[in-house]
Amino acid sequence: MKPKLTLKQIAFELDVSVSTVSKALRDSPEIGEDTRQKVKAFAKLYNYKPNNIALSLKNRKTRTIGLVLPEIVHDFFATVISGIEEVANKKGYNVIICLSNNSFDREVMNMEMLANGSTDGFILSVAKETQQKRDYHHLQEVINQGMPVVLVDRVVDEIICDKVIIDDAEGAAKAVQHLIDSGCRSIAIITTVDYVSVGKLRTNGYLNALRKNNITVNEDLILKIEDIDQSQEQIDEFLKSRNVDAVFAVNEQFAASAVKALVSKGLTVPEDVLVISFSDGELSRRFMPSLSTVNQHGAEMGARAAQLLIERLERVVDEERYQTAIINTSLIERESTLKTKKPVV
Amino acid sequence: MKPKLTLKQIAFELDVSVSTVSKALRDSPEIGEDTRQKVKAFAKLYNYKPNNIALSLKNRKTRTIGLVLPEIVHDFFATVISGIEEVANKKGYNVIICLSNNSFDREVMNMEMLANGSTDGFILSVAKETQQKRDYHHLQEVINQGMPVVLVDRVVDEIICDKVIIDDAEGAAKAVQHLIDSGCRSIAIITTVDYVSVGKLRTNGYLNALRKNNITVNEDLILKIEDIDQSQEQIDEFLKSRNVDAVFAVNEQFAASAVKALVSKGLTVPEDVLVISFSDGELSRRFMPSLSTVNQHGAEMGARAAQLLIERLERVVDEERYQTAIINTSLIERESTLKTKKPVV
DNA sequence: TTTCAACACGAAAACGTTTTCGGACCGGTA
DNA sequence: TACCGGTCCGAAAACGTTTTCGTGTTGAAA
Repeated sequence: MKPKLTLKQIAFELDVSVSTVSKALRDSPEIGEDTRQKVKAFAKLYNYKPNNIALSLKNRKTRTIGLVLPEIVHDFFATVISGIEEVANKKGYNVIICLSNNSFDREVMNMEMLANGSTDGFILSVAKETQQKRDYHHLQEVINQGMPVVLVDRVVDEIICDKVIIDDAEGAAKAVQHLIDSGCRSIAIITTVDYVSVGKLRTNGYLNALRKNNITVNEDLILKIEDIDQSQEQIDEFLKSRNVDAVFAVNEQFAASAVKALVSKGLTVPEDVLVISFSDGELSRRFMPSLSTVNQHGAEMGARAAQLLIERLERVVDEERYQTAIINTSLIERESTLKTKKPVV
Repeated sequence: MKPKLTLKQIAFELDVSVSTVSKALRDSPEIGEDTRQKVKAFAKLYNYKPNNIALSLKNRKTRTIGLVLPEIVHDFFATVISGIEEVANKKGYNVIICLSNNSFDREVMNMEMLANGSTDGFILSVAKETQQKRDYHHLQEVINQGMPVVLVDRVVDEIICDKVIIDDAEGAAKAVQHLIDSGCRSIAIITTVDYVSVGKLRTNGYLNALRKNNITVNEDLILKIEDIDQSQEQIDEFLKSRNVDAVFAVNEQFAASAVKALVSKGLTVPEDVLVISFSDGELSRRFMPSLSTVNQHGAEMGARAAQLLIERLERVVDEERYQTAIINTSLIERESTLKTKKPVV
């Protein structure tokens, strides 16, 4: 077990000073050609790499991004991570990930932990519980300390900083419009409780689309789910007693559950009822029937967030001028909204 | 924007020395009761938190775990991360995540990046390309530098270190046995190319189970897939021309594709053909029919890996004695292997 | 009064870098 | 000879901690 090579070691071996070694390696003109070569050769031979921690301390920069997410077993967030990782790595940054598990306390803890020198800035999607409490002091605090924050997807209006979102309402409207264009008039929505920002926005999009097409909103066709663990039962129950020709679900899980509920009711998707989902993931792609959905482009959101954060860290961007990047959604049409004759099996 | 409070600042404000402040905060008996109280009160008031980077440099420990994974948009790895995060956080460690995207070069780069002081040790699941190249010098290198490594899931025999795996062969055998017990005799397997260690092991489990039950292996029922992106076509093609009463797939995606292929062939699952998958994820749970599967307990694997690594970092464990933890698999029976009368729809 | 603990605190080194500043040496010019 | 300007290098400070060691003050014992 050889300990890591340091400047001091090299200096000792070559009988020069530490500063000489440092300067030689950084090609300072202060150092004579021959010693420079000697040092560089030695460093290369023994594979010297500067110690990141020491550099961080010296430069007061860690080249590390703190990422705090509500969950990770979820295609959307996974793709966001991929996007962040991609650009962060390209620019020489590391990504430190913490999971809040949708808990406010863990979110606060994680941020405090990372704020003490571990990272230069944050990318964050706030926990459900945080949205419910509306307590954002931990965000404001790190911002006050001069650490830039970029909010992703689940943003909060009260905090002024860079943000990356999709136009949830527009995406939802697009989905619902697609259902309407397919001839549906009795469209149910399966959504989340209102304090989940994106859920509320998607609900709004649903409502807007209906109004725009002069379809009267039927409150009885709106199901708001609090806990995803009991969603299947609630959806079964909900759909059993209602006659609809289409269902819009604000996430893949709800959509899959809806299909299941409809089938168990003896209906067929898409022949009898169209179903469209939100957030394109493995489930939508592989489901039978494959699910039409609104693509959130998670990787792109992550990439954009990382880019915004790094630009701010490297001050190429105007201080005090924050921007909100809106990533386009796109409608992916698959089998679940394909209105055709029932195929002969 | 207030800069972070440091010991020096506190010392200056309170007109004592830095060492006094440090000792007071750590409750050293060297410091008189009154100054101690004064310092602690001040620190609390202004919410002093020691700088992690400085601590890392001083202690030569970062309390950070480097995690290098092939991919993340994949339920299994996502649950592994959850498990690691959980115990790491509990023990006061951070987790730095890097993605190799199954590329050898990126895996090497990531490890070199993290090895220069950023982390105390590694948890790693090797990239597909690395398994193919059989080049593990980057692993040996960090180990030689005294950084412990724990391999997870995709392990390599050539490296001596702690490992966490499941008994892939046994899990696969369990799945196949379940099919046999349900009366199937003509069982196809959809697996990966052999250099993917877990794929090969699962294939072996399949073979073992058949032999144990005196079913002759039919090489024609074995499909090895290299690239998941073209898997659907290959699986369609494969199943179209073969008559089987069951399919064992080594992952969820293949299983879903298999069902799709069978259905498009006019067959029904599970009435005509049973299908069982490996790795319990969202897809298996939500699919229609829901897929029976072998649960890998990813969170548990991650938790165990983190535990092993931390134990080694904190030297509570015998040096030079490495262990391989084998996490139990469990068979989850769902609709896709439920042999019943065809329900009346 | 002297001596000696005990007590309370500060100075300094160390972790591994980078950078500023100063200095030694050498050649050339006045 | 005296001075000056380069060239090449080293000492030291700094980043924010912890810890070892030293030191000054006090009070009590001799």
